[in-house]
Amino acid sequence: MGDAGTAERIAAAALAILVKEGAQAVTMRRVAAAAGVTAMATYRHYPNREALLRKVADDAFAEIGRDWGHHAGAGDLETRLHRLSEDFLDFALGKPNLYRFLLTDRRDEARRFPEDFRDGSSPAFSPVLEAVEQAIREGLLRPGDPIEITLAVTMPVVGLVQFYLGGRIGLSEQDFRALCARTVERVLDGTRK
Amino acid sequence: MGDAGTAERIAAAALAILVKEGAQAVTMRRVAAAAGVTAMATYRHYPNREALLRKVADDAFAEIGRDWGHHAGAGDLETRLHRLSEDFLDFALGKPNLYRFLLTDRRDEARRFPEDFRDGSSPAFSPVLEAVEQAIREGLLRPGDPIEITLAVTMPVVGLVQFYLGGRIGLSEQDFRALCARTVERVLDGTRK
DNA sequence: AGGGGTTGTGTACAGCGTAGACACCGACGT
DNA sequence: ACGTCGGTGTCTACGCTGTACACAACCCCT
Repeated sequence: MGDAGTAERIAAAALAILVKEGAQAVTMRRVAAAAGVTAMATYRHYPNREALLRKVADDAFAEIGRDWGHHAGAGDLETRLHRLSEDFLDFALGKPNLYRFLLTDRRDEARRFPEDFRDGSSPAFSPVLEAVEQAIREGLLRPGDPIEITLAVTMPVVGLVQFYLGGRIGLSEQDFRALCARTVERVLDGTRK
Repeated sequence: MGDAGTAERIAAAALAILVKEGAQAVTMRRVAAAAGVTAMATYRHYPNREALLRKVADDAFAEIGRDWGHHAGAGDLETRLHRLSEDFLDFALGKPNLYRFLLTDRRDEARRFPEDFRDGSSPAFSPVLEAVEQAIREGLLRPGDPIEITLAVTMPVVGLVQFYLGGRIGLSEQDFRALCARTVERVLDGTRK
């Protein structure tokens, strides 16, 4: 079938622009030029811009799923949660445009909660869920819906990252990471007396 | 100065479109038409689209500051936090486009943390901060940095809202609000045994 | 009455997503 | 060998966008 390389070159070019400059910078003309074809050639491989971006998102998600959470199996609850939180922050702060694109832009297709969270198809959430389930079994955490407990542990970081990437938190990356860690700690311990 | 009405008509038209269809639908031509002028007339009042949107954001922020948090002074900690959380969700779920525009889109100008949070210029945050400070004084919450404690209480809701508005949580609004309430509860009580 | 700043219009340009017509090129049946 | 045919790419064009620029209408002050 000719090449099949072209479609992937286009997707790779789109990803590169997306990572560097954000989704709004991914124009069909720029992607095509970066891939070495004309704008309209792109439409032989993707019906429209949205489909191209969806392909990029799916690929990126798949790759993240391959990379993440595999080296976080050992250690106590605290260590594991910190490591997972660090992974998440590495990604969010290291590739903020990709993070926003994958995790915070509106995406109508995939309802992911609670079904997708339960079955492990969420690479960022599932390892935390596993750690939480294990901690509940071991009696380290109070009993309760593991998914909701995992939400309570993870959502603060999501919220903080959103504000940080939105330019609303004037801390160095290091200080921000420490703030995240303290916040997770607070959630685990509770704030009530 | 002629009118000064025109500039406000333009801003009002922009706000209306923004609330109904989101920031990307706010085009200079549409705004101008809705305000009853030509596109270029808009540029007599705002140097460019970004400035117009900033004006809309500032106005909306100011109005929120006037409306919020004033009726949440009474009751115990739990009641107050719930009321504030409800206010926040009313806004976020009632005007999702405006919420996204004001709170989650990148905005380079205003670093808001921690300075602006401290001095009360954040209408959503400050009432919670007050409630937390009072609760610490009364011994209801453990001592600690009130700002960080407030972050720990509020950020989970921010994270949840972000996922909800991003189409990643398949719950009815009612169920989602209940989930938020339970999550705040969990943060107050802690998840650790 | 006349000049000048303020506010509006009309036109134009580059860049966007993408529809549609056309060109190339290898595989195939005859 | 030749015609045809599907897949891939190009060229052109349309309607949209933000906005630069030239011009016109108006109000106010002298």
